Amino acid sequence: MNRRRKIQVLEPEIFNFEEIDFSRQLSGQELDFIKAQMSCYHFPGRSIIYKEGQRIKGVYLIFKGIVKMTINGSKGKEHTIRFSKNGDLLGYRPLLCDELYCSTAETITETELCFIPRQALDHLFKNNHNLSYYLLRVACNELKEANNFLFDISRKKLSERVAAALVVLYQRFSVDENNKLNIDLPRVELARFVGTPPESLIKSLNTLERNNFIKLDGKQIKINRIQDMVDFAKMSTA
Amino acid sequence: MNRRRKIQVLEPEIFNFEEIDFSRQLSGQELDFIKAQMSCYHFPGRSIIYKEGQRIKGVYLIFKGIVKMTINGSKGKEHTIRFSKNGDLLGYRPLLCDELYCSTAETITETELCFIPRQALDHLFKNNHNLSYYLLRVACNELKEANNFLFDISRKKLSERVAAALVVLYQRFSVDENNKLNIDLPRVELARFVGTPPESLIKSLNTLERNNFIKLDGKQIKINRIQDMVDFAKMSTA
DNA sequence: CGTAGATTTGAGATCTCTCAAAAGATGTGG
DNA sequence: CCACATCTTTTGAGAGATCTCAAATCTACG
Repeated sequence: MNRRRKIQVLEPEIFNFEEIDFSRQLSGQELDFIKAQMSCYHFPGRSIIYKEGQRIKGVYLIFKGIVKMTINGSKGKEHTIRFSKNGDLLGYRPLLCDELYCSTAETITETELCFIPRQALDHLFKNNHNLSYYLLRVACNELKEANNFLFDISRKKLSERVAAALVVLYQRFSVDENNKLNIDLPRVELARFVGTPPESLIKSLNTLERNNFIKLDGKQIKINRIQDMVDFAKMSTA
Repeated sequence: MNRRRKIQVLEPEIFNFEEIDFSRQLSGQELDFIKAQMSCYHFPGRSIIYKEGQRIKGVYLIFKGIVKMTINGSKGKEHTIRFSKNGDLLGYRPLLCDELYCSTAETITETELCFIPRQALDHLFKNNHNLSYYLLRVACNELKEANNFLFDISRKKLSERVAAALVVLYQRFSVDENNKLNIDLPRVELARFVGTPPESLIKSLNTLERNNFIKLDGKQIKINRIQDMVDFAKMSTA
């Protein structure tokens, strides 16, 4: 493995801003403006981008990789609230609410991202009215996802919650040609996302496999019939 | 009781728009513009404002009363996701996401509100750039609340979830001079908010009373030591 | 091959739900 | 003002789900 272990600085020029919804809201001039102010990085896997409680200095735009957002619980228990990927904007919510980071962002794969400092954003908000409206819609969608997931995870039996979590991962990261999930999480991580101990998670995965919704192949998870799983996940509340 | 049983039409003039954050974002001219387009109503308690699945025709601005937002579950089970009060704007999220209503809004007390049709809003959004930015911040705050509540309600023991629900009600509706909650919910309603059957809710309320966090007086709930309850609610995850 | 870490299994304890029934509150009509 | 019907709240017992803890198995890697 030739994996880089340190954070490296990258040039904004290497990124294709056309692919990213956020930057498509900007004029060519505005894009040049933030390009001049942003700093871009390559993070190796398992490295911290920012920590819960830190002051917000700007937002992060992900171009490549997967980032895990977690909240620290009691007894060092870690709760995962979301996995972010390319195109996602991290930290805009607490920035707009003028708060400290309320979660920790940690890469789980190699990640490329750009940091846009607060002042540059403020300038954009003042002059580009599309941008608030665009972000408003992004926030509304996140709000909806959060509300749904709240439901999925709070009023259901464990195996349904596990199914719901897998559905979310399926929708966000899709599967490869063998139906294998395109996000590779150890059991503990998946358990932290569902909000259950790993032992209980495993028992529920077995249940889902017995129902033929998924196929476990070592630590790989193959999604057989996504629609059935969606239906199953909705069981208690649908 | 001289309670009106029917929905009555009201004049926009009787409301004080100065008190409402939303309308403070508007110029005098814009305010006149929407006043001309809005319809205002008095709803008696226990009446439906809109139903899950209906097409969105605009938003509702609450001036007085308490509105319960629910989602229908299987076996006719009803899940309450939020209680709204004066100053709240209902339905802006699905409107901006261009979806159907994903919850039902039902008054639990007499309620006065104004309906603002979609076209009037669209017009405002086009011309008033404050408004998106304001709503963006509202959405971010709701997103934060939703995320917190997701936690409070999903990864905790029942009695902690009940405490968390009471904390939310305390923060939203406060208490009177006897520390009694300013929102009066039958046990079933409270249970629907926590996401547990009423029998289990009652047992948890008893636990909280034994811990001296609350005092049960018939169906009234008095909050004794709110900070202790906040701490207790954070137990498993804080 | 051996070690450390991850995953899995199983047993018992604990928590929450379900169901049935008792107790209390509310409202109506006589 | 009382008796009755209805609805809400409360209690208790038993079933079921999930968590905790300990131990077994598997995997990756030097």
